[in-house]
Amino acid sequence: MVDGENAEAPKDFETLRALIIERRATLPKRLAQVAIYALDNPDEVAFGTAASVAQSAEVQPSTLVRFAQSFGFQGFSDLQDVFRARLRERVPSYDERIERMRQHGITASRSNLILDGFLEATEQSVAGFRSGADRDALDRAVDLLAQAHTIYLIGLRRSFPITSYMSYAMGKLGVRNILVDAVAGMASEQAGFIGDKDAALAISFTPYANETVSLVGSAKARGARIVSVTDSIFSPISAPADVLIEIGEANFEGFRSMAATMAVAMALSVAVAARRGGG
Amino acid sequence: MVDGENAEAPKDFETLRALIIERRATLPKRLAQVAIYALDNPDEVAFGTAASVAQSAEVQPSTLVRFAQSFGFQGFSDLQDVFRARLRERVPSYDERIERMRQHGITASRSNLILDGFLEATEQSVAGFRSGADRDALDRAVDLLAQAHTIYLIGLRRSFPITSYMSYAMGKLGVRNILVDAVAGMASEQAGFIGDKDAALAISFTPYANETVSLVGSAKARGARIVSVTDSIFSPISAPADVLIEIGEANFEGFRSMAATMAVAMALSVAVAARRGGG
DNA sequence: TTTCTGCTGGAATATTCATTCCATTATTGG
DNA sequence: CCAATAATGGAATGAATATTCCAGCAGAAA
Repeated sequence: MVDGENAEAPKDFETLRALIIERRATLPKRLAQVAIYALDNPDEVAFGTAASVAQSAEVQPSTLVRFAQSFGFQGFSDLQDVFRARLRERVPSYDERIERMRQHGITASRSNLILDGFLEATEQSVAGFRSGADRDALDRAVDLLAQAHTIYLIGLRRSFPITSYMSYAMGKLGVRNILVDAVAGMASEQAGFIGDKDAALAISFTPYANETVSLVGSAKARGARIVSVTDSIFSPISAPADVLIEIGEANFEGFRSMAATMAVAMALSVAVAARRGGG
Repeated sequence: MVDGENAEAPKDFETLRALIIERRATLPKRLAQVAIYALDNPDEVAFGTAASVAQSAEVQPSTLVRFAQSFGFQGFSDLQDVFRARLRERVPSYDERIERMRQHGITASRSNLILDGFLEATEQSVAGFRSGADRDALDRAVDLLAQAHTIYLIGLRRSFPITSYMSYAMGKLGVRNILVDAVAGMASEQAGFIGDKDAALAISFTPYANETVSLVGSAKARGARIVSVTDSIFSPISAPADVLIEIGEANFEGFRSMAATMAVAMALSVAVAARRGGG
């Protein structure tokens, strides 16, 4: 095996794509055939086995291996990883970023790499939510909240920034709300006044804060309607919810982006105000 | 093998998802664990091997097979096919995304139009910041904050969600910080202990809260270093700043997106922790 | 408490799969 | 036209993977 080629194996799909296009003209017949097929059917390459891809592309499995090796990969499997990563839409980790940078010969400080990671996670969260969001659920949530006498905002720990923003925005917009902020351990007292004319907006992500869960439970028991914003249908605040808004945020180095959640929070605040204002 | 079960194996992801949700409550412990993992991490299930998925979900590979069979599949591989099919359908191509947007736009409710507005503002903010950010300033900010004994987080009103998030994150990461939250009007008392070994991170946007401005002033007077995150060089917290991070957020209906600011906040928290941790 | 049923973990097995190897076929240069 | 080199097809190999099986265990019923 020629180790010299190994170094140049692209790690991200765009680089690989560019390289394939660049070298396609100089490739032998069967390899060119693979090149065309791979770029035309990236999903097949990502999901298929060497045998199945070979059959679709009308070459031998061994040709696929050679193709991969001619681009510096160790075998077909390594090449396939790049095609899969593209579909996965995963934010590259800090280590992968460094590796990619090294390949491109550029340098950035560690701080800036981290920043880029979070910016990318933000973009991915928004893009993902845009295509996968339950648009109808948002409408129902706005309906429900607009009809409530008072909106109780429940969100602790990492969700607290969201609810505190909503409290600020709703206050500005004249929407009656109570921010359950658990200052001085008074959360249950704050939520104790909730009634059947009211609604609770609960926000919680893994690992779900116990207090949020129990607050939602008691709000439900007191007859309030519940809107839950959470990350899973199996979240403990999903079951008691009248309306469920599911948000799968991308994360970087274990820290969840909150961009999509924040956008939803803003939209809810403004839409509820508009609905109430005779919109 | 019981053929009776084979007939009910769902062929599309949505049906499978619904079935899993429906039956989860009656599922044995480990199988329920798989159910939660699978729906929360569909991408992993689609791409991984039985062994890798099992490890992530903290079960045995055989449990995965049992799980699949309990839903009428022949084995894990068949179940995986459904998860892969889902990814094939959800092509994240840009053109399709725009097309889908346009289709949504026609029939979208008012609430969803508002949501789209905020999502767009988020993307615009991030894109704008990405190209125009002062990368060097970020490095200097991290340096400065990493050297501080205690970091005072100053941000009121709409900036409070950001500082409260940073306080949460830094707390988790073991970075000594004080959130100046002005509860009970105690802001100046909280900030009164700041000294020349400390640093203040101030966040403020138009219209700049008076209290934030004066807090920054007194922190400066007491010898603390200042990092300001704001929207303009002419902001009242720009002048006293040792490091200035300028963020021009896009806004929708008068509400500024906070996505870029949030990403910077997360990056600062993590980068400072990393620097301190001997990175 | 005892028995029984069903769940779970982990090793053993069988299958699928990527890769390698080599004989054969095409292509290029003299 | 011939020799030399590269490319190709396809079978053989070895690794990785899913699946099966069984013993041990936990929880429910008697």
